[in-house]
Amino acid sequence: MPTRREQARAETTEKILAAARAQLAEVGAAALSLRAVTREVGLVSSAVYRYFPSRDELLTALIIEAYDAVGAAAEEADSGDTALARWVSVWRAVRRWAQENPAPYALIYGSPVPGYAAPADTLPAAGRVATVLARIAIEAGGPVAEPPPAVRNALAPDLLPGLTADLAPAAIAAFTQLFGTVGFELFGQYENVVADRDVFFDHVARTAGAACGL
Amino acid sequence: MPTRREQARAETTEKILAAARAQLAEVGAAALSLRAVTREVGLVSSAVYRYFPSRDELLTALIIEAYDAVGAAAEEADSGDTALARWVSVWRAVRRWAQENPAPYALIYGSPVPGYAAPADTLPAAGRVATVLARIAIEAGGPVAEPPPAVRNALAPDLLPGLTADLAPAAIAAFTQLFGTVGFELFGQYENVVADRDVFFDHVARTAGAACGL
DNA sequence: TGTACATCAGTGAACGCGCGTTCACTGATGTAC
DNA sequence: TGTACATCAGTGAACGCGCGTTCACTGATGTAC
Repeated sequence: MPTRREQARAETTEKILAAARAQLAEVGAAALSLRAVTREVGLVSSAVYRYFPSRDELLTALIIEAYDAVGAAAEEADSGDTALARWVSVWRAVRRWAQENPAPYALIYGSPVPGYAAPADTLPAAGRVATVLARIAIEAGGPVAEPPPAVRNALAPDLLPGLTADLAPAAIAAFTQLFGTVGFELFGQYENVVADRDVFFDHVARTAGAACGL
Repeated sequence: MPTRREQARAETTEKILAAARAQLAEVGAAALSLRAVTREVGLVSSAVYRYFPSRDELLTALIIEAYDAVGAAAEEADSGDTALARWVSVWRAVRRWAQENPAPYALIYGSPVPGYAAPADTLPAAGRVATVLARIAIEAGGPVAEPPPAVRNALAPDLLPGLTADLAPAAIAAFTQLFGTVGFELFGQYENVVADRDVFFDHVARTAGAACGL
């Protein structure tokens, strides 16, 4: 059972993270300020150092949170009668999450924050969406265009059990296409180009799915 | 013939832009500081206002420069015996430009700079790469998988003369795939995923080209 | 060609602001006996 | 159950720094007559 201190610590940590999320949404990662965060929480600026040893550690916490949130959204959305239905559902969930959380999305899939180097802690959380997509394609086991021999060796080995060298290039290309499309839409590159974003997105999802044997 | 004043003005403007480019590469767009720029040029901080009315205008100039640079790189690379050769050459040129100019790349294709709204001035320059790619596909005129009827109406009309409703979705998806792949590589998402980036990139380029009828 | 005036690049001081981080401290909470 | 001590959250002042923008000014350059 947690002591009063432990409980208070957990609560304040959460308050700081909530304020940081709000800051992130308002001004972006590069301008995220510890002083503004503590001001919103009602603490004196130096107090944050009892919880996070530096601004970078706070950023890292936000990054892991974001990867976990989009990963969880993808995992939850993985349902449907056919592999293609599951696939499209996951794509849509990622897109919806990005639209509802543009600042965290930009934090993890946009340009890197200058002067900040992501520690290795973020890697496991970062892979969750890719894993969901790859698993659907693996389970479907449909036909995939055979990649040229050189390409089969271009990828890191043992990415995921069951992900064959035939399927992997298409899966990674699809994964890239997903975030490329979501990012382009979110960051304004489809302005005056794509009119009906929903329809176009679903089409891209299905086309990429087909390339992965769905 | 330019007066001494006009000449000096052009030279100083170029010096300011050069210093701004260096700043951008060092600290990123969000942290780009007018004072640091003028310091590097050897001017007093207020002098920059004789050349750019505000920090945002300077950013806009850098953005247009960047779009024009990558657009020019794409246009120059558009040569080869076959449509597919031209296509792959353009893809590679964009990737090379991004690798040599990561900060400008992030400025235009990364997360938007917080608090900065891109003015319409940037739109013509922004379309140059897409135009090069679309033109190659149009001239090739190869077979393209027919998109479902709903998708044919999902895009903005009159994107480019000759870009049919059949071809347009594949072209936009390819264009997205190009920048998605380049961005993922540049921003570290292929860490521990793609080993031989050159080979994988070319494969993606050819696959996207095939989808556009090359 | 020379003179009178207008233009405008660059100066330097100032305004008002914000930042991350350190440090000695107080006082509440927790723990060992 | 009570007491003595250790832990640690939060304070408030300070350090040293940087920022964008305004404004009255000087002095060189350009222009009209």
